[in-house]
Amino acid sequence: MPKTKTRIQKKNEATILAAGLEVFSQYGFRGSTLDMIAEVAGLSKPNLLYYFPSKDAIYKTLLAQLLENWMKPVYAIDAGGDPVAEILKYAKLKLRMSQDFPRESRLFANEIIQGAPQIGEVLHGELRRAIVDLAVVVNGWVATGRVRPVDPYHLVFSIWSLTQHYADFDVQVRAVMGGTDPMIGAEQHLEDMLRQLLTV
Amino acid sequence: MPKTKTRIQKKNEATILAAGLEVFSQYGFRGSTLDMIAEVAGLSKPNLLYYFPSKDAIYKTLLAQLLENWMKPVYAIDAGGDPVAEILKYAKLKLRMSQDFPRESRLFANEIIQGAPQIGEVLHGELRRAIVDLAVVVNGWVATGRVRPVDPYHLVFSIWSLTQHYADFDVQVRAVMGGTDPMIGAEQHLEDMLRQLLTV
DNA sequence: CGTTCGTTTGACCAGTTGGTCAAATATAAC
DNA sequence: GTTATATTTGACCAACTGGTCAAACGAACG
Repeated sequence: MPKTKTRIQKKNEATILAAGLEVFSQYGFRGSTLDMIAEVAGLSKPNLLYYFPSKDAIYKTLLAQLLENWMKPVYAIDAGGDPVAEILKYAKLKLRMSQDFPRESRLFANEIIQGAPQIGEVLHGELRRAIVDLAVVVNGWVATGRVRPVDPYHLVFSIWSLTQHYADFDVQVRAVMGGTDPMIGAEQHLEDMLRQLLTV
Repeated sequence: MPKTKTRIQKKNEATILAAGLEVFSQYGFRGSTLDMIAEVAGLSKPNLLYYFPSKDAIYKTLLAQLLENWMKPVYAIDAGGDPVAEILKYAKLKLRMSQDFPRESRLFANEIIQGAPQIGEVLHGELRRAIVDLAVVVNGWVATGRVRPVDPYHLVFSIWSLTQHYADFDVQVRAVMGGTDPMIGAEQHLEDMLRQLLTV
């Protein structure tokens, strides 16, 4: 029988994960400390370690949650749908995720920049398989002339890089744009770019 | 009169900066230690601090060097040249910089993700001015019908994000592409994307 | 009210961290 | 070769780090 969690447990674990996300996403794993996370969470350090066995465990829990949500949109692409519409749907979803969960995006960025010590296997495994499958679909669209000839891998990188850029480089984007809200024009530009790239 | 540096000074300072770049670019400022840098440099920790007054000084020196090289290509854009050719020239230069100096790109990424504590002012100052000027040029091209209507800021973000993606997310890119060298198709895709986006 | 069990914390520990310093060792100058 | 100067390092320090633990606290339940 699975241990039933008390409401205090549920609340505090959530608080700790939120604090961990805040700190890890800014400073990476090595640059973050339990004291910082405890401070943000409003709990004492030993109390943190009452709910999670180690700093590592907090980090790994966050990454696992992240990857789950990260993968879902890829699988939602419908090979039978309209090519441009499907790609646009995926790209816009990704953009919205960057808007709504910038900390998760930065956590991921930190992990990758460090060489993906924790999620390297997922990248080579599940993620790679998903994108290889997607590439087959896109190549099919290309072969039947439904989209312009385009490299599926670099198409995906274009979408990933631009959408994540708004989250990861938020400070730079806002500095360059001054007072203008970046997200207002972002979706329009993304759609325009992909339509031009894909429409025959 | 400026103190003349001995050859040992020049050599060791260069060695330390190279080691610092290696370490800082992977772990960020907080996640890096003088011991790690000393190890990579093949020098003792006190010896590091003989050439640089502090960890902070090494980091700041690296960022200053980086920003100098980072800004140059922007100024090289010729408002009088052919619009598409000028943008392509800039984008390809950026791509080549990501290929040749991935550590510099990751160092920059780490600094921005952390909220740009060191270079925030440069972003709001010199960088912003340069991109505002560029935006005027691009808007001119749009107004005279020489390129498709495009938001200059988001155009720049597209170029920055994609080119830096190949450096910063190198591990992910290679994992997804398997054995294929990412850089082979990257330039072709970048050119194709920008031509489609800009050509009237 | 008292027992039980989940929760919280102060004190503590060993290893790491950025940085100092005096002494030892190279190198260069005369 | 001797002196002056530049370089290198072992030993050290205070603050920080991840983690432990026994004791204290709190709420629920009979």
